[in-house]
Amino acid sequence: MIDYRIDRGGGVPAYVQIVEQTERALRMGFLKVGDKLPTAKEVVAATAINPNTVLRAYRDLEQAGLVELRRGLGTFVTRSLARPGAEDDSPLRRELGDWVARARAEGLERADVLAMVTAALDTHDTAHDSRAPQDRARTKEDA
Amino acid sequence: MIDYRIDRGGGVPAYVQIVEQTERALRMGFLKVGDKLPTAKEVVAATAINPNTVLRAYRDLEQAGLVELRRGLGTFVTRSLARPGAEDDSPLRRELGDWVARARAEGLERADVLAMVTAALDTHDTAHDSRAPQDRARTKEDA
Amino acid sequence: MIDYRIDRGGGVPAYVQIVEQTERALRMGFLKVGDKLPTAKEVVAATAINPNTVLRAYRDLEQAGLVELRRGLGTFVTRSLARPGAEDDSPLRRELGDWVARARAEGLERADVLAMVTAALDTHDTAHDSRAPQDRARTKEDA
Amino acid sequence: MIDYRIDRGGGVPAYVQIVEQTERALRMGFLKVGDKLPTAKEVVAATAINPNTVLRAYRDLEQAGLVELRRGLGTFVTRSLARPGAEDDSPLRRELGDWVARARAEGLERADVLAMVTAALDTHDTAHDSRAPQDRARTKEDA
DNA sequence: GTGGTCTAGACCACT
DNA sequence: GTGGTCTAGACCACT
Repeated sequence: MIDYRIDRGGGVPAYVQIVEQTERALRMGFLKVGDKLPTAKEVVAATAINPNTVLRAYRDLEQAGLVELRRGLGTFVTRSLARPGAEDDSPLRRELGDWVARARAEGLERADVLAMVTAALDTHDTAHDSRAPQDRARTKEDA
Repeated sequence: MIDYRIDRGGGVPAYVQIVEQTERALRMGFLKVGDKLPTAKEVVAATAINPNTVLRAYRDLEQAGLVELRRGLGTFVTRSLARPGAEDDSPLRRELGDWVARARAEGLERADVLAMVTAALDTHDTAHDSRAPQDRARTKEDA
Repeated sequence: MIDYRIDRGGGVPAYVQIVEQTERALRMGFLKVGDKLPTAKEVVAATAINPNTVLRAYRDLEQAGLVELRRGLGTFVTRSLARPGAEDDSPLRRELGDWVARARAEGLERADVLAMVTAALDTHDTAHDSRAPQDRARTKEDA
Repeated sequence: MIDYRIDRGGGVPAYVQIVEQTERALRMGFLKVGDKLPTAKEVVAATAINPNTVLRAYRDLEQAGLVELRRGLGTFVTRSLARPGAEDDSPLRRELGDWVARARAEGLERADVLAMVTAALDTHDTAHDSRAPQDRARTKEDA
């Protein structure tokens, strides 16, 4: 069962956080087709957000074609976003684990790691002319 | 000069995106103490958001002690968040660049990469009892 | 400006009625790209439903790619559903107008007309093997 | 035997769809006094909705004076809504069939046809000052 | 002033 | 007991 963590006061709406965390779990294969999401009540108990907010997020996920809300039954995953390369035992994942361990050991914070990865993605995608590199801030120095 | 990218319709407020992208640039050393942020007018020209929204973000950054708004002059970086390990020529950064290139070559999307990194951070931090692992979704299977 | 009519107590949710009426106006060309939908406040004044309910409908329309909600500005049509054959001066439309006039003159109610059209669509689509004839009730006699 | 089609996820409650489809069949004369509605069990088998939902709809139809629930026997039509002009071989119906065939041949979708008919009804009823034109969206341009 | 989020609570639909 | 709609009202984001 996925376990949502809501960061209040970070400016990102709670329902967006639920949607993003769910999509992340789908990409990682932590959630599979047929899996049940926690009920609104369970999320409320764990996060202290309002059930309506949970349902708002679930509705968004439904419209994205990822889950199905069944009245009286619950909310179920209907589509996977799992990626071959992201598997538990893939070399890619093992190497990333090593890299993260070293980064943390060198004193880098979670936010530093995320900043580095975002920058690395920007650099790579810019160099390879990839489309739609959204959520990106570049500096002229990149040019 | 930092070049903000605003993703409208993603649910994350525009001012939050500016704050986050600025902090990321500070962590990466793309922005240094004394650097000037773009004027509200420049950001407006580049992103089509309202100048008040830009100023709202700059005020947040000022309250965080990262920049200073000097009336008539502009907004200037007053504090760095740069990290030793995150330098341009650090092994950590070079290795990450390689890893990202391979991940992309294997067909992983930007969102897949970010999901993997978030999961790797969660796994590492959980194993090492690190504090405040915000913005995280775990599954019971992690336990 | 479109003028919504909400039928409370008919069992159909108010936000669904707004969505359907908007889509109908788009198909008929009554609403064109760039047109502004009434503000939530205006709809509230005209229909006595809650602004949140209006926004819920507008959000649905946005996710369907038909309108864009611009904070501080309003809600605007971004895509047309207008059909060539449905134009104001098309023969099809003129003939339908005549037919409706005769049907009403013969004492048929609005609901009778709608029932007849639905049945005619079912009969035609079944005979021509058309796909996805949703919202249809057939009788075995059709077979 | 009437054959209900339930559109889940369209926002309209399942029991409302059953009621509407039944009324439509009554108006068209597809269902006549004395006819038996399918048992809840049969509807369940055909539509995968819960028997209680079917019974809820039948109870609504009973309260509207259209059917009678006889325990152990089934649900039977007690009142017709059939209209003289809506008969199978009426000119009105034949002409409508032709019109629908042409509309479909010109590429209009089911929803386009329904939108056109609704608009034609609105136009006619507005011009002739008819009562209670519910479920209608008009534009100022109509005036 | 416009839309956007969130809450608390009522009541409904469905299993 | 599950999700679904709607409300009233507070507060926020954006123009």
